[in-house]
Amino acid sequence: MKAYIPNLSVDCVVFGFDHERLNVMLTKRELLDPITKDVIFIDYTVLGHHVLEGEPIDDAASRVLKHRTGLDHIYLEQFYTFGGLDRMSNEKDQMWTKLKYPMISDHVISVGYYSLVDSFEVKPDDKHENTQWFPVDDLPALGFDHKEMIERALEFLQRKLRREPIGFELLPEKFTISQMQKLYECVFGAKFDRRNFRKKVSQMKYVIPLDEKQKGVAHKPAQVFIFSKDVYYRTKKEKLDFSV
Amino acid sequence: MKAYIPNLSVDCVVFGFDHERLNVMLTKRELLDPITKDVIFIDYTVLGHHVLEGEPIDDAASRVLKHRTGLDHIYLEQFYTFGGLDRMSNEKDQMWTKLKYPMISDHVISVGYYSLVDSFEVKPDDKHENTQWFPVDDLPALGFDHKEMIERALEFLQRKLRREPIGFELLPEKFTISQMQKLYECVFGAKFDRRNFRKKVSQMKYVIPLDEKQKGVAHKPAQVFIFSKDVYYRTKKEKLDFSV
DNA sequence: TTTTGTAAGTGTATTATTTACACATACTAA
DNA sequence: TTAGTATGTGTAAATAATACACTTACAAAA
Repeated sequence: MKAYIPNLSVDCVVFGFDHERLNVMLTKRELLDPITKDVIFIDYTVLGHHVLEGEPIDDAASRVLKHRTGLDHIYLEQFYTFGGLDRMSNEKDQMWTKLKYPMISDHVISVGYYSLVDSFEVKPDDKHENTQWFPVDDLPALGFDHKEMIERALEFLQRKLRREPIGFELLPEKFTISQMQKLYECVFGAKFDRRNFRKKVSQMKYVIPLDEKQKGVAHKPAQVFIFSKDVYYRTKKEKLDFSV
Repeated sequence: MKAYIPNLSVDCVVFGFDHERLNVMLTKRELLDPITKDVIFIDYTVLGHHVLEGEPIDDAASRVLKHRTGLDHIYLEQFYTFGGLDRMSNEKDQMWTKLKYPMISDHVISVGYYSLVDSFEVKPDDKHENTQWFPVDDLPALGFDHKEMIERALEFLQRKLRREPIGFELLPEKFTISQMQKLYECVFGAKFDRRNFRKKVSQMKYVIPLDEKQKGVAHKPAQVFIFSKDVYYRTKKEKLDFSV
C-alpha cells in the first residue's frame, strides 16, 4: 500500500439529475468534541481524498468515486485546481483537520473533478449512508472552499454543455425531449421555448427516436429517444449552442 | 526558506504575439554526459518549477514567471493540471531527472498556467539567455508532456478569447484593427474577412479610437485604438463570439 | 361512459446575425 | 511622378434565433 501525498487531494463534484432539479452529491461531516462528545458542527463536503504516491490523478478521482458511491465507469472530467492558502481559512475546517488529520499539511492543493450521473441510478441510501443528494440551488452549509468549488464546476459544466452533448450522461438511456429540455433548463438556470428547443434537437442527428412511447402517464405519451455517441462523432461538425 | 513539495510543480505556457505569429516562450534543456561532457540531447520545455510548501499555486506560477523572464503583473491563468504517470515516460526525461534531480519523485503533478504578453516587451536576449520565442505552429523538440501542454493551453486560450477580450494582453497598449485581426487569426488559425471583422470590433465599445494615426508606414496610415477594461466591465452584456 | 386535467406535438412570420464581396484612399519609396 | 501597399468603407443575401397558440393522446375522476 502506497502512502498518500500529504499536500495533494482530488475532489469530485458529482452532479445528478432527477428530472426535476440538478443535484450534487455531498457527504456529511460531523465534528464531535473528543471528550464531551457534543456536536461541534455539522456540514457537508463534496467527495474527496488524498492522492497516492505514484497514482495518476484521474485514477485517484475514479477511486474516490468508486469508494464513496460504488459508481464505476462514469463521466468524470477535471475542471480546476484549487491551491490557495485561504481554502482552510475557516475556523471549523482548521479544527476538523487538527482533530481528525493532525499529520496532514495545512496547505492542501486539490484537483477538482466533476462527474455526471443519472440520479435514479444512485440512490443515496444504499450502504453509503453519509452521502446524500442536494439541489445545486439549495445547498446546505459546506466545508472548506467547496461552495466555490461547486459553483466553478457548474460554470464549467455549463460551458461544456454549450459545446458538447454531455447532457445525456445525466439522463437515463431512454429519455424524452421534455426530460432533455428540463435538464438543459436546470443546468443553465433558464427557460427555453418548447418548439424552438425541439427544433434544435431535431437537428441533432445523434438524438435518435425509438419506436417506443412513454407508458403510464396521464397525458399524451411522449416519444422515446436515445443518444448515439457513434453518430455524434461521425457528424461532429454541427455546432451546438445553447446560449440563452 | 521553505522546502519544495516534491510531487507538485507549476508550468507556465507564455504566449507572445509579434504581429506576425503567435509564439511560445521555451527554455533550452541540454543534458551532458557527466563524464565525457558529450551532449546527450537538447530540447526545450515551458517555464516551470516546483511549488513551495505553503505557497499558493498562483503565487508559484507568478514566481516562476518573474524569475525566468523578469515579467511581473502579467496575465496569468490556470488551465489544466497534468497528473498522469506517462508524463515522464520518455527515456530522455527519465535520464534528465535521474541525473539532475535524483531526489525528486518520478511522479510529478503539474498545474498548467498560461500567460499572455506582447512579445515586443520581452526580448529573449536580456539576461535570460536560455529562454527563446518559438512559433506555436513550428515548435522544436519538447521535453516531458509539454507538447500536449502547449496544445491544451492554446485550446483553452481559443475558448477564452471567444468569450472575453483578453487578446489585448498580447497587443501593445496602442494598436490598429489590422494588428488585432492578425492576432485573432493567429490564435484561431483562421482568416477573417476584413470588413466583417471591423464591423464586429466597431460594436465593441471598449475598443476606443484615438486621435492618432500610424506613422512611417508605406501606405495609408491606420487609426490607433486602445482597449478600456473599464468600459468593458461596464458594458459586459455584449456577447463576443469569434467562432469561425 | 363522459369529462377533466395534463403534457406532447407541431409551423410560420419576424427579427437579428452572419456572410460574401470590390473599389477608392493615403502614405512611402523608387 | 509613379508604383506599391495596406487602410477604410456599405449593401444584399443567407442563415439562425425568436416569439407565439392550438390540437392530441392518455389516465383519473366523476
